[in-house]
Amino acid sequence: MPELPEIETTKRFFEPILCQRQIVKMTAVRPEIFAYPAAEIFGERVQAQQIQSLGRRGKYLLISLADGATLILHLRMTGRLLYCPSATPLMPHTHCIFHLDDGNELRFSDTRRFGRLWLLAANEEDTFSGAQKLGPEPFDAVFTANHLQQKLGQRRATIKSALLDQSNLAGLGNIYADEVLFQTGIHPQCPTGELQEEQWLALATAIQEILSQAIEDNQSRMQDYLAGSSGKYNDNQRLNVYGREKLECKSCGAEIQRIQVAGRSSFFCPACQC
DNA sequence: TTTACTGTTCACCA
DNA sequence: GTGGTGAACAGTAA
Repeated sequence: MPELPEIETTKRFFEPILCQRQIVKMTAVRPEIFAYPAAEIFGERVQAQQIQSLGRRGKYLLISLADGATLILHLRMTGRLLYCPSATPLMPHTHCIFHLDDGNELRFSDTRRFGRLWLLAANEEDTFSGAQKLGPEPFDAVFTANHLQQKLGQRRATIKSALLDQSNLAGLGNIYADEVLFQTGIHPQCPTGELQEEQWLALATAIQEILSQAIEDNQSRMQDYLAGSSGKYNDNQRLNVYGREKLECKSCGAEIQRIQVAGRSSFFCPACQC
């Protein structure tokens, strides 16, 4: 569900709210979502810690604590955070509650329970969360068309699976991968080895454009979602191809098709993308 | 009742 | 080693 833009928006929304707040106590409603360390130790280590800053790496949200520890959160498919007064009734599927020193709570809820939390002590190497395997951030200086071409230009994998592989590039998921391929006119099943230099250039540009546009669009719509007043944040209106099977291509009018690539639904325009 | 699902990891096979 | 497929995780909704 959440890809890079949604995590970035979450980070920006919670940053001013959570910074300098102290975690008075943590309640682990469902211990199995704590990937490392176990829930009980996790709770002991975050207790009485002040939140220093928020960060993001790919689809991971990072919360830095005063003792140098980092709380890492991955929302996976259906995870969400909620900040609310402690008297607010619990949403269904609330698995973890951070009680804060301002009388509010930061709650993690996740219908499908795929989301995970990790806590790394200061200077502890992250061999747990998978974040160390991530490729460059799309907005990092090292992320360029040349980077993509060097890394993927000699491979046989389909471009769709390559874009979803977080070790090539961090943060792209199924929805925005389809949007990027639509904007660049590249078929999702095109082998990466067949792409021309100008296509790599177009891809790198489209990735940055589409992700930054999505972050901008999210700013307003996600406020309600994150504040708990809206159950959904998806707005498929702004998507050009994802989820539009059998509808007209917004560019040429042809019928959008849906196929499976890399085990995922992939939407594309057979006329615009080859 | 059945099927699909926006993330990730792993086993298995070509 | 590369890369595709399917399963698993668990719950909901169409």
